[in-house]
Amino acid sequence: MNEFNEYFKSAFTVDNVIFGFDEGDLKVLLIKRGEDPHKGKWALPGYFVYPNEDLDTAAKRVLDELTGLRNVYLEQVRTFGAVNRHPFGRVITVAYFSLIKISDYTIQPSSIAQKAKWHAIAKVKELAFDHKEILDACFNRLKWLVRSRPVGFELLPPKFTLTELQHLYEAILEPEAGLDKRNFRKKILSMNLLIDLDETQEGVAHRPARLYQFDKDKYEEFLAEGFNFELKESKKKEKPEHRKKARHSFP
Amino acid sequence: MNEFNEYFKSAFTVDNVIFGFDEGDLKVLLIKRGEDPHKGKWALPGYFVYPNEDLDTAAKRVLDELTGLRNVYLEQVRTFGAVNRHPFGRVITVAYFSLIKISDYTIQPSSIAQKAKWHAIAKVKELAFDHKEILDACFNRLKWLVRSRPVGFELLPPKFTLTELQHLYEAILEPEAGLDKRNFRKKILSMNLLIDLDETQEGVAHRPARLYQFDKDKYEEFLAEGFNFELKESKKKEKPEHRKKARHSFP
DNA sequence: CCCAGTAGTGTACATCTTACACTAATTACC
DNA sequence: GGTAATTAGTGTAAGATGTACACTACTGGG
Repeated sequence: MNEFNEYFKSAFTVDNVIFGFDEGDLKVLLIKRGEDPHKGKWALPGYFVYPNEDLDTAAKRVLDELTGLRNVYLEQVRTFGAVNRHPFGRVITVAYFSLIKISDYTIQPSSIAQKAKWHAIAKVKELAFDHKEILDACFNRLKWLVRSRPVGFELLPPKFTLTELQHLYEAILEPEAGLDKRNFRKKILSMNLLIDLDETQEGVAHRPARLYQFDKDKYEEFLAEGFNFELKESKKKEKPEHRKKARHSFP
Repeated sequence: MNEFNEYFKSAFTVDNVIFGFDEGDLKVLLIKRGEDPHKGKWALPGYFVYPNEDLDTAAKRVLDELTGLRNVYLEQVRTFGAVNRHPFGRVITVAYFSLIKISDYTIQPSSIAQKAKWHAIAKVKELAFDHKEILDACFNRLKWLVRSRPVGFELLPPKFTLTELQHLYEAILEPEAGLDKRNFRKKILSMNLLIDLDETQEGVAHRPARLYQFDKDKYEEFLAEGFNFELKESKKKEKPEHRKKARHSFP
């Protein structure tokens, strides 16, 4: 076994990309690093995995330790292992991501993190290590996820309006033209996933909107069956020539 | 930096899941391990990552060294890091997968691998380490991939018949009832991805089928645009009650 | 020449997608 | 109290796509 010893000299970490939705913006939770390397820079909440803990366990623990978030469902996205991504040596990191309702959680940064704060996705330009690349990869995963699962469940407060839900989809999918209001509502309502609460907004300076909540049971039924939750832009881009005849999905 | 030394004691490997299609069967390339642990067992071709090489590079190198396959496009799938998955210590493995035309490559097992052989997916029951779990994860990825990309490209010989292509799809998607021949052809042909070679099979004891090849340029155009290549079974299963009204895809 | 075996083809109906514009309810302000 | 501002809410028609379904066309072998 001696011949293998040279291989047992690397370290690995987990990095968590936590998405939230608030005030019409899609946000990501970042910490300000309190130790080197990259002390003082914004980074994803991530840290070393203990030798005796599984990856998923480590991701949860690290998230809790750095931000105080607990009981968050984390999903593995991809592993980043460029040779020089960490100045201390060979460090591979496994990226996890999650969606949460910002209002459900309170953030308590630890000593390693000077602060933890939600940042609007669009404004995040530079992060420590290769964390911007990791964030981008997770954002792409989210875009994919939103088409195959009713993500609103995880991101919106218990009661919400259809317009809020639509804004969420627009924030994630970033369609140039936004989504068509009537088509969006038709589609969402036809899925029978929403419960009409027969209540309306209060304190808004315009016609108040009806409030809805997700039907958790239906949601789980649908998840079990697996389904397709595609959303398309309200205004079609010009189709490239060859598309006019070509079809893009299979019977 | 001393405080971190305890973390730099793990190792990581890559494991490759290479799918091929041959004689109507979907196959996976396995090696018979020539060294401990699990000497003599079938396993995925995988090995340690060098300290100074990137993950993708390592996956390619390891595949080459163990099986003689080169110039294979490998895609990262997921990382497996259960604490006790390797008897020598903490070893995390990054799983890669690929699709190749079996006939395009010759296999040359190295000393580490006693042999390398294609195995029909359905018959693979037990593998070294947690490799069965890794294989299953990659197979799921393949099922997903087949719906979003014309994978026939990667798996079939340059000239093929529509029936062969259909069998490939059926092998991957494993629909209970097979796919409807007319609908399959209609769909495939309407994508303008195939070039009709105006040739037919020879030496078959029945009406010979036309031969086609993939149109590489069109394929790349389509890839760049991103498209949806869904296939459905020819016979619908009974719909669960709530589906009768609910729709499963979004406008 | 006929049998066995696979290749190849079209249509009608149902469902889903898309584009599109006006009325309704509320508050703020004058 | 009227009106302006602002967002909520609603339906329909045309086109594209998906699905079910059964027969004829070639070829080699006997």
